[in-house]
Amino acid sequence: MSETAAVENLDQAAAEAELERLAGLIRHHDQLYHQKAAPEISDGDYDALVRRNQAIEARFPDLVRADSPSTRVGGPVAPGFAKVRHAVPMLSLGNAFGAEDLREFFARLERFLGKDGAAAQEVVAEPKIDGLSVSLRYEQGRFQRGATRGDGSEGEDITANLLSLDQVPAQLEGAQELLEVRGEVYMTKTAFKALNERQAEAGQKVFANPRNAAAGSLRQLDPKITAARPLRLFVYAWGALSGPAEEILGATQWDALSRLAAWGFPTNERSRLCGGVEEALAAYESLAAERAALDYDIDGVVYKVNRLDLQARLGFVSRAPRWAIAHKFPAEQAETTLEDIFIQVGRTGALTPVAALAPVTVGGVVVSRATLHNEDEIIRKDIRVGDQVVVQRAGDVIPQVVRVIEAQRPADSQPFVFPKTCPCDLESPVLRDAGEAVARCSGELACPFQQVEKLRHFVSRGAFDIEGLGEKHIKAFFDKGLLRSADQLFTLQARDGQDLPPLKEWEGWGERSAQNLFAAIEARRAIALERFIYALGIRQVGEATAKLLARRYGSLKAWHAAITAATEERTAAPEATKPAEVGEAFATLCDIDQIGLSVADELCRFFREPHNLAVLEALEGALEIADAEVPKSGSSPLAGKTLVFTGTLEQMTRSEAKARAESLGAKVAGSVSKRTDFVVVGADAGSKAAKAEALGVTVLSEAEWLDLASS
DNA sequence: GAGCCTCGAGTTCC
DNA sequence: CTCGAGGCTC
Repeated sequence: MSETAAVENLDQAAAEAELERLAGLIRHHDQLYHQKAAPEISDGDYDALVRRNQAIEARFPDLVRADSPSTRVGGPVAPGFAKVRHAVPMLSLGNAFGAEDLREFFARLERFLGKDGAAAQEVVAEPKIDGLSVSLRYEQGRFQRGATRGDGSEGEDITANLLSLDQVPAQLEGAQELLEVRGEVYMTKTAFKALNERQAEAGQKVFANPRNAAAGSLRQLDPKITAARPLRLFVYAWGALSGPAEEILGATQWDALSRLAAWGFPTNERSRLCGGVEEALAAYESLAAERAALDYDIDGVVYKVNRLDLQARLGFVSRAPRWAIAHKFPAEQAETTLEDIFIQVGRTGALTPVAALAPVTVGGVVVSRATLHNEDEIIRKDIRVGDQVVVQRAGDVIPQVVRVIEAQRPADSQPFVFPKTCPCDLESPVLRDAGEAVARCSGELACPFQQVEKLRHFVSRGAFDIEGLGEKHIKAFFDKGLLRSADQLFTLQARDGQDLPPLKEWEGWGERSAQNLFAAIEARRAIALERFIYALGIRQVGEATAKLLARRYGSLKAWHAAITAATEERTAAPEATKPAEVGEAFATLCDIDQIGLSVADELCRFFREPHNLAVLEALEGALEIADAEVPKSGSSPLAGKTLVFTGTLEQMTRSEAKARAESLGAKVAGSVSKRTDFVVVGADAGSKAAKAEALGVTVLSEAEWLDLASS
């Protein structure tokens, strides 16, 4: 592998090897530079290695290594913890807020699995510990690394701190090659009270609740402080394993828990095996009754389908498993005064009313604001300034106004009048489309609030992910005229000190923070196409749609050309209501699964605006936008094909079959047309099978389909 | 045409 | 996390 091999020519395997090589090289040079102050190569050569690494990672986001140098760039100087990419993402859970939701969950298992649905009714009920999720990685039975959950795919390396918990075994008895266990770190209520007393005596800050105390303790940069804090652990799940879960952990969740306990991990003794929804509800009631007496906080119960093979079949919906759900205890509520209602402007111009509340403690946190969503919500709940209101934290996180206590309403109170103009200086009129819930500022690109929000979106985590550039700084740069559009971000350093004093001389900035910011921006000149599209902030185009477009078109050039063509057609036919009436390019765009008329129109609207095109062009010139990995065709004979299922399938249900087909890169359609590649015919097939024959579409039996799917 | 499901866009506090 | 809207399925 040579230094010069073009990134575009790398295949998956070569890229993986190259990333490994670069990680080693960069680590080697980092050590020489930082620890021995004796670099072997020039800064320029070093930067070239780092940029090559970034370019490959941008092109193959799935291959980014846990120890990727890009997560450590500026490593030793950067404050805080190193980033760790989880080999298997740490997922979130769907929520059930009552018995009804829970019954629906059990019914869904039944629906999804068909004849095996009954077997899935056996679940493990585990107390949901209110702490911090962590992942512990063991190699050959030795504890190697511990990480926080972070955003689910990337957390922080807290190995040293976790080592200080005596409940974290350093060495396991049964030495698996690779075992990643997941659990919750928490602090007992007793220990929390004692800690707060000590803190108060020492004149240090006291914590609001055990969860915050645990979080604060775990995130100490000095592991000695963590060691002095009485943290505890419960283990309940796993991530990456060196072999099939069934072999390593057993056939069921229940077996897995006891296997984990046998290896020396603390598991919760209140977990119960339940034979169905009624037993699950009973487990919930009994935990709710026990809750106050427990020495640790729990915020609900988690139910998991017991059989691991069924878990695997159920799979995931976006980021939550279909085989588990959290049943939350009712949220704690509090009363307070609603002192004011103010209006916030989002990046799309949406005006959101926000309540300013007299600060009140809810669920251990002081709350002073809560979103009111929109005008209708205020009318529906008849919320007025000056009211006493009941607030709670939805899912124990986001504060919300539940209702008004009308008996305590001041005699002179007036209904809230939604503003007719944007709160920005331009006072643009507020528009609200018929049938729409949101009111929008009509100022569009001129509204300064929208511009700042667009920039914030551009640097946000899912987009360019530029660290150290928060709202405050963006607003300051914007107000001084330094940063008015996204492309100007990449000329910030070159323009530094030209018209204004250099950044390092600004208040709150220094040599290092300015350098760090410029480095963070430079590091993102190489970017994946999907992030780039998402960053543009086109309405209706979020992360999922951006990814879809990137994978569909592959390159920036192809995407740009396709949307340009569609835009021209749309501009010529603004009145058309059917994609086909607009033109071929536009119709092709609408043909993409998940893209309808409305999303296509937003893409065109963006491409019609000269200002957007100018920014787009400037960005394209300043950046290296990596081609997207087009779904590996050839790996499955079903990749890129369109399938239709008809009749009753014996081995799996319709939705299961659909999920399976899609995971192999196929598209599942509802009706047979000449563009259908295969029709899978189950028992009692009706007209679709006949139509397939008539059109000459290949017909597959269920067995043939399973064969194809597993090859 | 109705009902599901997914996605986008909004927000809070640490 | 929640809501509303868009898109797909039946």
